[in-house]
Amino acid sequence: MGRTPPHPEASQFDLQRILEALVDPVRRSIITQLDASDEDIKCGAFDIQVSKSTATHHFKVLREAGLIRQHYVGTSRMNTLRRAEVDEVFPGLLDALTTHRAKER
Amino acid sequence: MGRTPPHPEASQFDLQRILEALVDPVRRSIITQLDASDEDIKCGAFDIQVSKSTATHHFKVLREAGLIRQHYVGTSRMNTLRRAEVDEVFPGLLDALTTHRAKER
DNA sequence: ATCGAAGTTTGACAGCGATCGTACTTATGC
DNA sequence: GCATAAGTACGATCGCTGTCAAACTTCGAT
Repeated sequence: MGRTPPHPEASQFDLQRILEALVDPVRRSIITQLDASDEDIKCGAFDIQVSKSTATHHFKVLREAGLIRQHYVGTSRMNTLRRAEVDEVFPGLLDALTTHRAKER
Repeated sequence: MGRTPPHPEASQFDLQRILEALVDPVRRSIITQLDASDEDIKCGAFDIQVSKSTATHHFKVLREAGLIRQHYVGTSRMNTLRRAEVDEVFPGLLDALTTHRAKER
């Protein structure tokens, strides 16, 4: 294992894929938590109520859609929001979801 | 039949509902076609490759999410995009989907 | 009054995806 | 080396949703 998993380039971002990733509340919560943090967050440190195997699945979906970047630090996998790249391809999309009004709804 | 179906008010818009509506390609196509048109479009006039009953289902999902408004004109049901209202509650969301770059992806 | 056009409703079906437990892998620390 | 911690991989379920056909409703036109 251990190696860096595959990430799509920004030029390959697909709207359908990204929306499918964002429609799940757990995944959207992950995005929101990343957006609110100044630092990378390791998989186990998120506030989500699902099992580890389910969490792995969600991170994979987010990564393959291009929304997050993952790299290993020891046995932990760190997650970064690919804000700038997503914003460039789909301007306004993440803002619409991370706005206060959006989070309350 | 004939009467105007129920529509949620803008104050009741729910992000989860709206994303679930927008994640389907057929429904997103309906939104895109409405956005590109200056006038209301009747259900039968959309360029979508699904049966009538499936189309009815999609319009219902869009309407109940608050994305479109529907009213009868004769036997036809006219559809309007609730642009301003959606923009006010979730600014940038529809723009992100109706942009040229988004449509090409 | 009849017919056709436009949608709706209902029921059925198929496929996908979120979920979990279990077993496995990899790295760190003692 | 061994135990533990952090994730991953693999099946198996199970519910949801997109799809359609068929029967029905409503309105408009003839």
